[in-house]
Amino acid sequence: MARENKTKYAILGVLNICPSSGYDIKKFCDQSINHFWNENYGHIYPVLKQMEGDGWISKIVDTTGNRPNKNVFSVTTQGKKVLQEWLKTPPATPQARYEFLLKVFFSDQIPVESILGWLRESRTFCKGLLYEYQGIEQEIRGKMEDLGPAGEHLFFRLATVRFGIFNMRATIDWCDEIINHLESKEEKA
Amino acid sequence: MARENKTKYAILGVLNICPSSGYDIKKFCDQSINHFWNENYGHIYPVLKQMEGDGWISKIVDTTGNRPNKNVFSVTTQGKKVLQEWLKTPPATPQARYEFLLKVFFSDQIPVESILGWLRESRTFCKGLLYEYQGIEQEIRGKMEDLGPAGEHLFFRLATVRFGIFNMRATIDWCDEIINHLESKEEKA
DNA sequence: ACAAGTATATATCAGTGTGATATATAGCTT
DNA sequence: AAGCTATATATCACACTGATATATACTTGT
Repeated sequence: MARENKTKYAILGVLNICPSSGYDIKKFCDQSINHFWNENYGHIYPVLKQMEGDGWISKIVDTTGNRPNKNVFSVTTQGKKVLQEWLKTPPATPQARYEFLLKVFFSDQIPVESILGWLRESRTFCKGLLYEYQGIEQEIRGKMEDLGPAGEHLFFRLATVRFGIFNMRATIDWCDEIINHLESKEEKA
Repeated sequence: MARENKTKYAILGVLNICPSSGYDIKKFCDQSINHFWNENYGHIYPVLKQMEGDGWISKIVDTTGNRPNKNVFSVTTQGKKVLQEWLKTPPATPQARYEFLLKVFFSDQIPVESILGWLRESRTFCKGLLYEYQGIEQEIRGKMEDLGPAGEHLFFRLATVRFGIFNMRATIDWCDEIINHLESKEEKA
């Protein structure tokens, strides 16, 4: 029933790097894996409770500091096993939901300028993301060179960024093809 | 609150091509836009009810035939306006959730063979999809040639298929890069 | 000094989307 | 007659989203 809860694994992965609170987890997601994964409080807190009940993670309440109490969670031995098992399993093919392709599909029902407008916008947006990813790539490559063999684990981070780059290039190329075609159609009219 | 209901627009788009029942809509989605959009009964039926209440679509009960009664829905004038408006609006950038990139990101914690296994599987899977899309592309291009100017509206269908092709090529190239790197690493070890 | 803004920290809720299951009829095959 | 597939609608538990509520503490400008 319903799809499998993937938030659990995302959280296990984050906690396995560093024991954290719900707030820390959210921050990590926003800063480090935001380009391909997203979590929100509305899911993080209930899932933390659930996983604690299942014995996958354990809580230590941090009362040091003057800030509000902090629930710091760590992965248990059992949780580590679950994470390893998930990592080894081939990923499920996700349910596709590309809103922009839905609009393209039905766009024979509106004037060409309408779709051309937002296609150009999308292309610019993708260009921006591409530059951003290329910046992150250079950053990681720099760190890897500095660290030598000790920095080899960074390859997997690099791999996720490389995907973003391949993906954005493809999308930009596609935009160019479609925009060019629609523009030549407009000229004729 | 929550994200916007996009099922409404998908259904409006389908009904605007041809008045249909919930069952027909599901069939259309599975057959024609499955590669970039997915709908299920659990959402189609309640949304149909809601849109009927809002005056976007109207129902005619089809009692002809021996089959169970069929509720056939058509888009009203108001519904057409809503659809046009949506089509003209730039699409929202979706929340990314790539499970496979999550696995890649955390894969420094497992043996290289584990990830190599499913990466090779994924590459094969993408190759299969690429061939499928290329088949559909040839089919559409054929129809467009046969129909001449009357087949121009098919360009938008072609565009969605072209996106699939660009996307799959990029993913395959990315797989090659990552697989090659990990294999050369394995040899050294 | 104090108001305003930002960061830390947790919790909850309405709503969207998923996948399975329930129900019932009709036609086709063997 | 039994078993399978297609037609047709409905419902439910659960996953995920985005906004909002609550409360404390640090920072920054005037």
